[in-house]
Amino acid sequence: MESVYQPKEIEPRWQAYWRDHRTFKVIEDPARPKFYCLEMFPYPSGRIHMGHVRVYAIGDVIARFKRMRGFNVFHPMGWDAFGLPAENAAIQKKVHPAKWTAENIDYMRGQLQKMGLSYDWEREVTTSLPDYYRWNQWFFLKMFERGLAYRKMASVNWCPQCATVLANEQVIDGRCWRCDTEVIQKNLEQWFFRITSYAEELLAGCDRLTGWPQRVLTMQKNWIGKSRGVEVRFSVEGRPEALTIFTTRPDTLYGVTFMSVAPEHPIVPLLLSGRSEKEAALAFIERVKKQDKTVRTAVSQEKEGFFTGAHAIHPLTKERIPIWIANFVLMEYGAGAVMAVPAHDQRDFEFAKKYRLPIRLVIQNREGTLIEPLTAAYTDEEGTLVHSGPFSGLGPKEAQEKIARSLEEEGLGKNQVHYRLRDWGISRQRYWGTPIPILYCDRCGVVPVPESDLPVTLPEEVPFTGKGGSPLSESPSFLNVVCPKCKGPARRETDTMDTFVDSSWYFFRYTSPRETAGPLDPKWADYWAPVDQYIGGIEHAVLHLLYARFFTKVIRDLGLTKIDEPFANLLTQGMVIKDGAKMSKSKGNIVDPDHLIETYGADTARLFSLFAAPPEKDLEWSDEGVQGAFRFLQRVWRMVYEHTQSGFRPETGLPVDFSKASPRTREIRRMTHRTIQKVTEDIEQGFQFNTAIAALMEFYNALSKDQAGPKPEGEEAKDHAAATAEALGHLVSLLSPFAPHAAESLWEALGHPPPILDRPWPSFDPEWIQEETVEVVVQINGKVRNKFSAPAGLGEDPLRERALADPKTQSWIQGRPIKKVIVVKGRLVNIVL
RNA sequence: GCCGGAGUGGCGGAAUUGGUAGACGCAAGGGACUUAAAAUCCCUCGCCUCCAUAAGGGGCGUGCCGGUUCGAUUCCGGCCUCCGGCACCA
Repeated sequence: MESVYQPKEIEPRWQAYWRDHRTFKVIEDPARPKFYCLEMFPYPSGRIHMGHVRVYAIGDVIARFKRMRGFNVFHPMGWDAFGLPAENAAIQKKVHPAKWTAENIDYMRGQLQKMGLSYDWEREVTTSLPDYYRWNQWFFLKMFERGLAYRKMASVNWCPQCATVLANEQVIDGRCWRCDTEVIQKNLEQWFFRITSYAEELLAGCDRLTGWPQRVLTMQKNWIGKSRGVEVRFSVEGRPEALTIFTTRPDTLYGVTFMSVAPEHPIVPLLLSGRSEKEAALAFIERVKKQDKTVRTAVSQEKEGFFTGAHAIHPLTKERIPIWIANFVLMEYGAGAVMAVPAHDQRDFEFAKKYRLPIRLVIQNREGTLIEPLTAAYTDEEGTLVHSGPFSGLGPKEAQEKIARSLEEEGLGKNQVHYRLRDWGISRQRYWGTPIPILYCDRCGVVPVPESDLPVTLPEEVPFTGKGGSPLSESPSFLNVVCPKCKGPARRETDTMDTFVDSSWYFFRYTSPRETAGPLDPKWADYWAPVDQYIGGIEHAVLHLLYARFFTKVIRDLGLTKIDEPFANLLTQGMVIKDGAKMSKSKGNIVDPDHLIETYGADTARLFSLFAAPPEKDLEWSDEGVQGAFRFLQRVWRMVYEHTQSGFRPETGLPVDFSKASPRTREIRRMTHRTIQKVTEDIEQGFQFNTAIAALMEFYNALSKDQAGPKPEGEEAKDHAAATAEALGHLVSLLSPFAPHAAESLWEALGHPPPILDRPWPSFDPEWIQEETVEVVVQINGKVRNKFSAPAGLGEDPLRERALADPKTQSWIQGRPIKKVIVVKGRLVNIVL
C-alpha cells in the first residue's frame, strides 16, 4: 500500500479490475430479492456535466448499498440518442448525426466509466439504433390498430428555432422546452397518441404512487386537470340545433344572463346566417382567430365579445338568453361554450359590466350581506340559493347534485367529467428520430407499414440544409414506395417521432436488450419491473414521467407486462448551481467533470456531490468544499496506512470479549456500531447521504483522537488492536458506496480479498449502540443551568436526587419552593419554581 | 388567484419528530512544523454583554406576531418573504 492517497493510480486500476472480473454483470436470480435501480439515461450531447455526476453518483450509492444488503441489483445504462442537437451538428459541422452521436456516446461512456459507476454495460441500450427504434414503430402500429395512434388536423405548437412541432408538455410558459424560443401556433395534419384515453387511470394512479415526491404528483394532477360538472343543453330560439355547455357550477343555473361561445364554435355560422350582425361578427371572429393562442389565453388579455343576435332558451325558466361570441372561451376545453353567470364568476362579471348585461344574484352568502348591484362576483360555494325556483334555500353543494339530477331526469343535461390533458402530438418535422411507419397511397389512403417490413430505417444519404422541412422528404428512395395493399405508388410519412417516445419504455428494454422477437421478453420484464428506485431531474415531472406511465399502461394492455406503473419510487435530485445560478456555458460558471476527476479523482467528485446537500435540494458548488472531501479521503487513507505499518496483521480482530476491555477500547466499539447504525439508517430512510458522510467523518475524528492517545500496553493492547481493526474495516465498508475506488484499496490493505462490493454490508450489535454514561441537563424553568454525567440506565428518582443535591443547582434555586420536577431519563431534569 | 415546498451562524447544512439549537464540512482568526511557502497537525469560531489576570458567568437567538406546554426550530392560529407548478379550464 502506498503511504499517500493517489486516486490517479488506484482508480484506473480498480476500474480495470471491475471490468475484467465483470463485477457489475447481473443475471436473473429468483433466489434473491431483486432491486432495479435506474437513473434517467443521458442525451449524448458530447460531454457529461456536473448534473450528470450528481445523479449518477446518487444512483450508484443506492445500487452499491442495496447490493451489499443482499439484493440482486439491476443497474443498467444507455443513451437517449435521438434528438435535435445531432441534426444541428450535421447542419453546422457537416457531420452525419449518426456519426456525431456514436462519437459522443463513446466519449461519454468513457467519462462515466471513469466515475466508477457500477453499471452492467453488457445491457447498454442506444435508442437511435434500428434494433431499438424498430420497436417504437412496432408500438406505433399496435397503437394504430387500437385507435390509440391517429392523425388529425390541429392547431399545434410550433417552435420556429427547432423548426418542428412540440407537444403541449414541451411548451413551458409559451416557450420551447429545449431552446426557450417563443412557440407559435400552426394548423397542421399531425400524428397523436391518445393519452387522454388513460387520463382517469393516470390521475387515479397518482394516489397510489406513495414512493413519489408529493410535488411531482401534484404537478401531474394539475396537468391532467380533472373537473366534474354537468353538460347542459340549451335549445336555440328558432333553430333545430341545441347549444351544449359544460359547467362545474350547476347551482348557479338560475343566474345565467347570457351565453358565451368560442369564436371557432361550429354553431356560430349557423346562428349568424341571415342576420344583420353577420358581417361585423365575422370580422370580430377573424380578428380573434388571428391572435396567437398563447396571447389570447393570457389572463391579462382584455375580455371581448360580440353579440350574435341569437337567443338560447333557459332549460328551466324558459327565459330568452342572448348568445355572445367571447374571446376567452376555448374551443378545446369542455363544450366550447359556457353559460355565463356574472354574479358568481369573475370573468362573466367583467364581461357583463363591459357590455351592460344583467347580473343576477342567485347565491346569498352565509351572513346575508350581498346586495345588488354587486361590486364583484361572489364565487364561494357557500351560502344559500336565492331566486332559484324550487331550489331556493338549498346550499350550493346540495343544489349542485339536485339540479344535476333534475336536468338528467328531464333529458336536459348529464353529469360529465372533463380533463385538461390533451392528446400527445408526436410528429416531428426532423430527420434524427424514429420514422413513423405509415404510407400514403393515392388509392388506399393511410396505410400502416406491415409489421414484417419493420424497421423502417432512416436513409443515410440525405441533405442537411437547415432550410426547414424534414430532410426525409428530400430522399426519393425513402419517400417513394409501393403500396403493400394495392401495389400502386405510395409515399412515406416523412415526419419522425418525438424523442420522448424512445424514453417512454427504455427501462423495459434493459430487461432483455437484445430481444429480437418483440420489444421486450415478458418473462424478464416481469422479473425486473417495476423500477424500484428511479432517479432524475424534476424537469421531467410532467414530460417523460407522464409519457412513461402512459406507455406502461399501453404495454400492459398489449399483454406484455403485468405492472401498471413503471417507477415504484422516485427521487428527484436538485440542480447543481454555482454562484447562485445553474451551470451554463453562457454564464461561464461551468465546472468540468473531466478536470475535476483529473485533479482530485472520481471518489472525491462523488463524495463532495453527495455530502454538500441532501439529494433533492439544489447543490451549491464550492471548490473549497471539494478539497474538504479530498482531505477526508486522504486522512482515512493515512490512518489505514499507519495502522498497517504498526504491527497490524490481517488476522488481528475478533472474537474478543470486549465487555472486559478498557473504557477506551469499549468506546471505539460503541462508536463503530453507532456509526454503522447511523449510516445504514441515513441511506435507507430517505437517502440522507450528507448526514451519512458526516457520521463517517465523526467516526474518523473519534478514531483519530484515539490514535493520538498513549499506546495501550499488555492485555489492553490486544483488545484495542482488535477493536481498531474492526473499526477500520467497517469504516471502509461504510465508505465504499460513496468512494468505491479508495475503499477497494483500503479493503485490500486491511487483508481482505476484493471486491468489497461482494462483502455484506456491516450490521450493528444493538447492545453496543447504547451509551454507558450520559450527560444529563439540569434546567430551571426550562433554561439550562447545570449538567452532570450519570450512568445511562439511571432511573427517575436517582436522577432527580442527583440534580437537586448539586450545590450549583441549589444556588440557582435560592431556597425558593419547587412546584414540580420533570425528569426525562437519559436526558434532563427540569425544575419548575 | 389556486396548489405544493422552504425560511436556522459569514457559507453549505445538522438536530433522536416536543427535551442541551448550530453535528459535519467550508471560510475566517490564532498557533506548531518550515530558511520560506504549500501541505499537515493543534486551538478558537451565533450575536450582545458582565466580572476580568484568568477560570467563569449572564441576556438574546431558528422569517414576524400570538397561543398550547415544565419545556417549541419541532404542535396550533394569524401574517411576511422566497422558490416551484397550474391558471380567462367554464
